[in-house]
Amino acid sequence: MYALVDAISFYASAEKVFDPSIRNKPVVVLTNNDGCICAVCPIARKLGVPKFKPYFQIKNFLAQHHVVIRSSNYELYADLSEKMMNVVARFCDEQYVYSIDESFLHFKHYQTIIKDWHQYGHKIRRAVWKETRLPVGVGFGTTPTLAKAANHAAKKLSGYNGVAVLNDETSIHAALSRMAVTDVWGIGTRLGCKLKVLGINTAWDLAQQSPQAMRKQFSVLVERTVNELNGVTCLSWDEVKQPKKEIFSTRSFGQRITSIHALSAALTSHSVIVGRKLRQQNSLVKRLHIFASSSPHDDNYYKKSLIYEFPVATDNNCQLAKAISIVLKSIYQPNVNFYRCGVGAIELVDGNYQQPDLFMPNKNNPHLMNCFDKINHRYGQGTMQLAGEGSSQQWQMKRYFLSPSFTSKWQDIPKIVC
DNA sequence: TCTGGGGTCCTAGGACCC
DNA sequence: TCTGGGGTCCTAGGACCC
Repeated sequence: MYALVDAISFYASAEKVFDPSIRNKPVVVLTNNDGCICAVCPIARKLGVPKFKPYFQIKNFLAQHHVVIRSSNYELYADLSEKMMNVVARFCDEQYVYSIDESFLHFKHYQTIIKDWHQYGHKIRRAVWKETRLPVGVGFGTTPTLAKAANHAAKKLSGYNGVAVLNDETSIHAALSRMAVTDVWGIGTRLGCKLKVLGINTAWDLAQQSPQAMRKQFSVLVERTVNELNGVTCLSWDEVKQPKKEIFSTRSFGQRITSIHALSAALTSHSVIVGRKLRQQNSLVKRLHIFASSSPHDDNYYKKSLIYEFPVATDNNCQLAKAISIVLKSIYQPNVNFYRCGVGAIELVDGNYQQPDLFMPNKNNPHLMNCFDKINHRYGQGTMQLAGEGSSQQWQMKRYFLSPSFTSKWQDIPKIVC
């Protein structure tokens, strides 16, 4: 049995945790630079606020309906996410954190112990709510795709009340026949359109297809999805939690930048983020993709990207930053209004099997980076920086509606007034 | 006045090589 | 009459997810 535990409109709910005054109000959260809407709480959803619409296009509508607006507060979300994941982890010995607000659980040895999955799901929900004040949905299924579908049912379909269990023909039919085919994990709008032409409208319709035919017509991925919807596990636990094959950090700037120093600082910061993520999954990077561009909405769209290949794969921030300094001059162009930039590790190797260079001393110092990570995890990302990241905040993102960092800054700790 | 997210994976097609 | 390989690497863009 698999479970997917997923917070209900996580960013919006996180904003409500330390601010009870907005708990019963419609709340939306904006993406970086306050660009688009990226989270809509259930109350705001009822008003018809769409996800991923540019903010400026819907500003007036939000004002009319007194919707509370927040900029993305990643420091807060990352912290609450960790707390939530820790609570969930107590309920199963195998957890895989799939994204900031979702984790899969694999109940390999629990089949005989847990008699009532519904009850168990509610137990998880209650514990998370009690300890973090975050609402979650819990979906159980015999495959990861069914667990994902169950989670959708738990949160979006009436009658489930936050927990759904899909473990037999009846329960699977009941939920899937009420779900659009595009609500299935892995079926997006494009595939959805093509499936519609074939008369496949609901998730249940898709489950009824022959896997072989789906493979022939579409891809091996759709075949796998059909099998999974029928309780045939194709995504083994090891596959679900495989390390990432690419790791990117990219961001648009709050203000356009034109100086090479600002671009250098921004790229260096991205390389530090990539470094951290590499170390988290015990990977090393062999090739690094480094890029910067003006806005695609601009007249003279400029973009430039380069690949830097390391002689010996690394996860060391200093070496990543060095790569940036080497390619910087080839990417930078005077008179370009840079709008975004980023760094991507595109060829990764397993940290356990590093191929060293016979003629070069190993410059990787795991202890240094280990210490770096520990300090930043404890005192907040950015506490310890590379000098190359700079102290100027000129290129930092716009966050006009930022809530306090309740959990990660001393001066922002909530005060209880008696 | 102007504003338009970020991350991961996959594939088609071109360039190049033998 | 007409036809003409196969592999690797790179890049851009598509698709999907949150």
